[in-house]
Amino acid sequence: MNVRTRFAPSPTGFLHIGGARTTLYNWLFARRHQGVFILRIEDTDEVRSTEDSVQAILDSMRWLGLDWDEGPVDQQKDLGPYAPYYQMKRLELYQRHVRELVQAGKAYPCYCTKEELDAMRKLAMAEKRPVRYEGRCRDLTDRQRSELEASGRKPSWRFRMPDEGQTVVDDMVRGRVSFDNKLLQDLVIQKTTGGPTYNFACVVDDHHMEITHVIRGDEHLSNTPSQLRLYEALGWAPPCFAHLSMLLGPDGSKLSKRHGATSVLEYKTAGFLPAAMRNYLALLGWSTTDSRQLFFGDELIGAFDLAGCQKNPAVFDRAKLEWMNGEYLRKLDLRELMAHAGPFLAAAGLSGALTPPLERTVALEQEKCKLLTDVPNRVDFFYKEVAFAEKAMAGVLRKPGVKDILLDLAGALGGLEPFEEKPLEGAIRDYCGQKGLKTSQVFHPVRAACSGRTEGPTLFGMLALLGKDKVVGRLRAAAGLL
RNA sequence: GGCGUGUUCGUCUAGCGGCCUAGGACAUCGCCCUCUCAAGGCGAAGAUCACGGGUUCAAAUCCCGUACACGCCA
Repeated sequence: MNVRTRFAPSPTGFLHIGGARTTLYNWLFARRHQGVFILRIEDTDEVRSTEDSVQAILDSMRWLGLDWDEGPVDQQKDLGPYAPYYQMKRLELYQRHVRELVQAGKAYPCYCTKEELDAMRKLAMAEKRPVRYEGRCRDLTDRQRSELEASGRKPSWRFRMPDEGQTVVDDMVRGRVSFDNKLLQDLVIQKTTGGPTYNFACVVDDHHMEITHVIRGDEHLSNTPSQLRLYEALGWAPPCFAHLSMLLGPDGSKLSKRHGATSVLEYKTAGFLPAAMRNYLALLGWSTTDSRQLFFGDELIGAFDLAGCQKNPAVFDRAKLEWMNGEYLRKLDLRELMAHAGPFLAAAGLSGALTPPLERTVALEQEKCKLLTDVPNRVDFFYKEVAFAEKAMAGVLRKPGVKDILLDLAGALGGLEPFEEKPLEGAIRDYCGQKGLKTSQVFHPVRAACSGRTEGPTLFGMLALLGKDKVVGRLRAAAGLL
């Protein structure tokens, strides 16, 4: 079977973490089976849908490296055999199928107003009956219909749901789930505005786009029996379904803004790598039987399997994501790292041909970075005025004897040739020996004086890169403050 | 309210009747390495497998019920 999956977001905001994971699974499944991954825009919510949201979603997907084979590249063109990929441009198609159902006696106009339906719902709740459309307009005569039309009412169109029997959803993640048809209500398939409802458009599009596997969030499981009835009524074979568990915040409620960053793009600006993001997201609700954590390159695609999906919801854990990002960052070769870190360095005012070269200082600190934002933070002291951290000043420099040590070394190192790692180490260790000082009594103040910090790169490598002028100058300057 | 789904260390999870005195990963703590910070290595702590019944020689694993959480109807 030629696998075709899709991601079908509503463009009513940015792409959030949960949606990104759903997309990722669809993408992985398609790639795993050499299938096709489609992007479709479900913009039938005319009030809340915006083109900005579409662009934000596309940007997020591009950043994550989730490329789609069909879908909205240029909404003016919308090329492709199943185009257009915006639902609002496919209204005719939905309306055609509504008419088809009406002609077959499987759908009918409903003239109930929103207020009437609300009232019925309230009544049902008060009487503790199931909340469900009672079929008031189900069997109106033509005459009653024309009267209602004449009174100015515009109908919505409802699908006549069968009353008897059961509908079984054979889900690839959750197994066989059955629903009583009695509890399914006559679904609105076309709104009074002429637009389709979500469940109807979804079925029509999935059919016409020849989707073979619908991989989506758990919240749609309860809609699936109704959709299955629609497939049946239209004479179409339904796709396979896989319902994914939801993503929760640390307090166990649905992941939302109050739990921190939920937009994919926020993770981009926070300095995460797309590959790490993909790896982490994949593991939220999916695992291999050996609980493997890291999948580099195409390994994720090779390993992905719907059978490994978890039924219960997962809590998003930023700490683990950060650990994983560090793993990916360390594995990058210097060129790749520079490419990824470039924008972050530039934002910190570090770009172009600097002395010492950025590649050299970045290389020195690569293994310690977890986030791309760490990169400028760890190397900026090479280039900027030394800013003394409180810990460095009070904890290291303002100690008896430090001033003399700094001054002595400024003198000694001023004549050192070549000013390189090994000779530097030799010279400074010799100085410790002559003065009878423990190495730590000297190393720490030198580091603090030259970087303003108590932590940083390996000392002699750092001094060598800094160069003689800066080292001597900084040693003197620091001594001057004491 | 009805229906549906879920419930294994703080978190992500392995587990599909005996290999489980429950394994791995993150986080936490300790030790080692060490010029600092990381990384790395080693180790510790951490889960009466939501609870209660059953089935079975044997249950985290199968069945029933309860509780709680979430979702859908909205």
